[in-house]
Amino acid sequence: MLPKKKVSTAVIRRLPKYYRHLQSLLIKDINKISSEQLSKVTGFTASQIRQDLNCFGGFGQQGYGYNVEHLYKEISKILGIDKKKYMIIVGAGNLGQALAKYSNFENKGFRLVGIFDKDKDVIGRKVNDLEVLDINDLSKFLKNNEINLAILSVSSNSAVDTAKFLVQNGIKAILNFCAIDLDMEEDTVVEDVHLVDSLMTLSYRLEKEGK
Amino acid sequence: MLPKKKVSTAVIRRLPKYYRHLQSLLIKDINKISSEQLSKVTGFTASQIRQDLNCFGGFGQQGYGYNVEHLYKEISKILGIDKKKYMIIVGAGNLGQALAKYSNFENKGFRLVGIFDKDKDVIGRKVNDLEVLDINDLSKFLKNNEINLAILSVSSNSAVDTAKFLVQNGIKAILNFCAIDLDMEEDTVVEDVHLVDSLMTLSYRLEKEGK
DNA sequence: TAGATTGTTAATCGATTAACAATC
DNA sequence: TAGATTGTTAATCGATTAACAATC
Repeated sequence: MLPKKKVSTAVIRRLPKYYRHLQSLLIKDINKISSEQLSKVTGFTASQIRQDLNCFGGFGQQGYGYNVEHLYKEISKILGIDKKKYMIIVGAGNLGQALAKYSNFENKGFRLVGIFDKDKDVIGRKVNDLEVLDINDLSKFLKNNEINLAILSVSSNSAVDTAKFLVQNGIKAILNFCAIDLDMEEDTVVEDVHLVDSLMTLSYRLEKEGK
Repeated sequence: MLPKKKVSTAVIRRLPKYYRHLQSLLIKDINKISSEQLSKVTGFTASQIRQDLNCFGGFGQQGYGYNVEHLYKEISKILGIDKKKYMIIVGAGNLGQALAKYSNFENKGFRLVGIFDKDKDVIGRKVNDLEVLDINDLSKFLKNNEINLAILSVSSNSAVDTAKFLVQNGIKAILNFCAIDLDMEEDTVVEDVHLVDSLMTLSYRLEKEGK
């Protein structure tokens, strides 16, 4: 199960896509798939798919292919989403509130259990069953609850300080929506969602590749 | 200016980060920077930075470094954000509305000029100065206005059809927030923001790298 | 068994890093 | 001029693709 040598980020980023397609196969009651067929739907080469999966173990059967349900479950284990993950949102502005209402998280094993802000006008407001809490109570909250992930959606200028504060209070994983780089300590993992960066990349590709 | 050979995606995705740091240098009135110094703040190696920039031309000066303002402007040209980009949001649910209110886009050269939905309850609602328009009027709107980019934030099950519709009506670049893969025609560029995928990657890294 | 398809090794390709000559 | 730092070529590293033996 545990990979012998460090698996590259490139591989990891493909896993959710496999997972997504396997899920839709499951729904369609398809219980067998070959790397060749998976290649067709994902756009990755069959060879790459087999290489990727074999970083974690032999999930297939020669001459047959992969059992969809088995592979699906194995990937969910690899991604660590077989156990529910508890998360909080820090920063209940427009984006934070929208993310709180975003139902896609919940049924993928990510359970939102808290949302925090420092703005007195926002604190106390109900967002999708959750009351926005005072960020001053966050420290206590984190002591009393086992939280795995934090979504950071505060303003850019308070992002670095807030991130530090989260880490000091035991948070080890941050999904960062702020347009700033958080260079954190070794044992903290950060995944960036830089919306403006994505738009810029898109803009480049529009001019160069498109047309 | 135009690169001789195709520049890799890896390079392109680093450009917004350079751009961001150069902007903050400009604000601090720093007008000179070496690849070595840029390496310190971005985390990329100095060698890589020089390689990246030289895909597009020699923007530096031997023995001196790079002029911050010049490099900043050149990168904005490369990214195509020296000219304002006009964009629309399709799908005015929670996420779509939050993105419409997200001010960071505007001052980076991305101007939101329309937001559309099919839901009668949402149509007509004001979101940040813009009235949510009926998606049935989108075709006409795109004929009368020069739109560069579309942000797709509809529900996953209508994503593919809506994307096709956008392309048929002349849209060439889509920022896709739907948890689905849009495999589009050659001349359309799509940038995916798969929030759940990011959470899954984070979950993996939390268990394997973190701690 | 014959056919299919994995798991895995080897070959290729591309991206990153190192080195240094060019030159400001 | 001497020192600094780019632009660029060469070396290395890592990731992808191809090939095929293993085996179901």
